[in-house]
Amino acid sequence: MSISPKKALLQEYALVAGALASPARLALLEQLAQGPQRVEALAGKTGLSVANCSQHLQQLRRAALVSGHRDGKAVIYSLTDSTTLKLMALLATVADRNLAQVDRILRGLSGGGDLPEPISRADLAARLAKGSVILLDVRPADEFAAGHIPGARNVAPGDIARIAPTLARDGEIVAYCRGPYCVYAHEAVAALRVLGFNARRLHGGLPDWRADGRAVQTAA
Amino acid sequence: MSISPKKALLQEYALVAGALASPARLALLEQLAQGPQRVEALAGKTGLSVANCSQHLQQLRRAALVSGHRDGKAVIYSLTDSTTLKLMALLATVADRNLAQVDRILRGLSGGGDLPEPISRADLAARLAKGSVILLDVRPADEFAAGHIPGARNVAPGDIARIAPTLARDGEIVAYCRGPYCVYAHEAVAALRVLGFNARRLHGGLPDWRADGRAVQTAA
DNA sequence: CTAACATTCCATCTATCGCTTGAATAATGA
DNA sequence: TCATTATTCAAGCGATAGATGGAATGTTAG
Repeated sequence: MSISPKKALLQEYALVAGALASPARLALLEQLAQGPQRVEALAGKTGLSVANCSQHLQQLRRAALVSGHRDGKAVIYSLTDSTTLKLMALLATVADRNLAQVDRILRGLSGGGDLPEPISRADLAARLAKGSVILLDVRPADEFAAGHIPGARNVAPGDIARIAPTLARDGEIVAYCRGPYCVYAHEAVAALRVLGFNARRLHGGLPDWRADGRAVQTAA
Repeated sequence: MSISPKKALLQEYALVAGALASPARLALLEQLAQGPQRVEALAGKTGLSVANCSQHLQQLRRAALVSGHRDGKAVIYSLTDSTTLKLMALLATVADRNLAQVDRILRGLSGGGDLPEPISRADLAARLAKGSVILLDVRPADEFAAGHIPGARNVAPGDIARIAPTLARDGEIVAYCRGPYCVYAHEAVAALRVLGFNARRLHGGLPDWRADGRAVQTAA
């Protein structure tokens, strides 16, 4: 005897949601949003054991959020499509808007001050065209090399204070990182504002910029 | 010692996703999308025990997807905002597009034939204005009474075959129900197509129609 | 104040999830 | 063919989530 179609459907939807319901898997998805990668690389970046990482990836694959194919002896995983990205962004939106706990965490990062509104990607593109903004890419160097917004300067997350003196004090600074789950840009903006700079975050990260169809520059 | 902000953030996002990761809670959200309701009513509609239903609702509340307030001796629950609705719809989109299992279930509902593309809400509004479409609301009578698209005719899910002879055979028929998780409209369209009618589903359900800001008619 | 009712809390059991360890599989290169 | 490397599988464990029934809380009506 088969269960009702209604129940079966809900079960499938719950499967997808369940795949998102683990910090480890969200971290993996965020990494994959930066680009396709192999299991070992993902394990290293997220701090998971390789076996554990593989299991999480398979759960994501069962939910059809990611897909993998063999390339030589490695298996390359990537996001199935850009809808997955949208789903992650919306999840973050709901949490940011409604969960007091999230607000507290983000405010903590910004040093207790008010959070400046993030700049939209369209606005940033316009400002970049006019050259009226300094753009910082606050991600690890390898991710920067794999693709970044043209005109961005790569700064390691911990190096903000060190390079701050080289920044023009009168211009506006925009920082971006991986996406809505990433705290690097939050931290960078907080650090810069403490130092008296006029800094804001970009809304979304490089994956969203790319999904918009905007230009991405790779290392020479 | 506090854990890293990064981990804390992901944990909160996972909390929201986890709240969606249960068929019972998805069913509750779908019911709540029809309108605010009290615990006992929700328990009845979803077939859960009252105590169990209450616990699920509190989990949804912890994730800030729903909120509740006391009204007399009852507690009325409702969706926190329309973003919750969007999140549910996107979840269904990802699952529908990517999960073979979902496709099989929906095809089973439609009698194995091809699935006609759902009509968009904007298109339906235009067609309704011209009067060139028959609109069926395939939800229980009480939900129809609580609000429906103007011009819709309420038909109980099992009554399609009975009322079919009263429908014009040459016009196009559009059926809608609760939303992306609801199978009533799928079933209705399948039944009508077997009978030779030109029937399609509406994209989304009444909650989405309402969220668009379109007119909703309540029982006199 | 007391009775009736809606909801929530609590204790309990069971099932499932996530992580670890060690072995198995698949592709490459000598 | 055999050794090497990347990934996956399988078993075991501790922790956690879901369901149930009964007690406790809070609110209204008499």
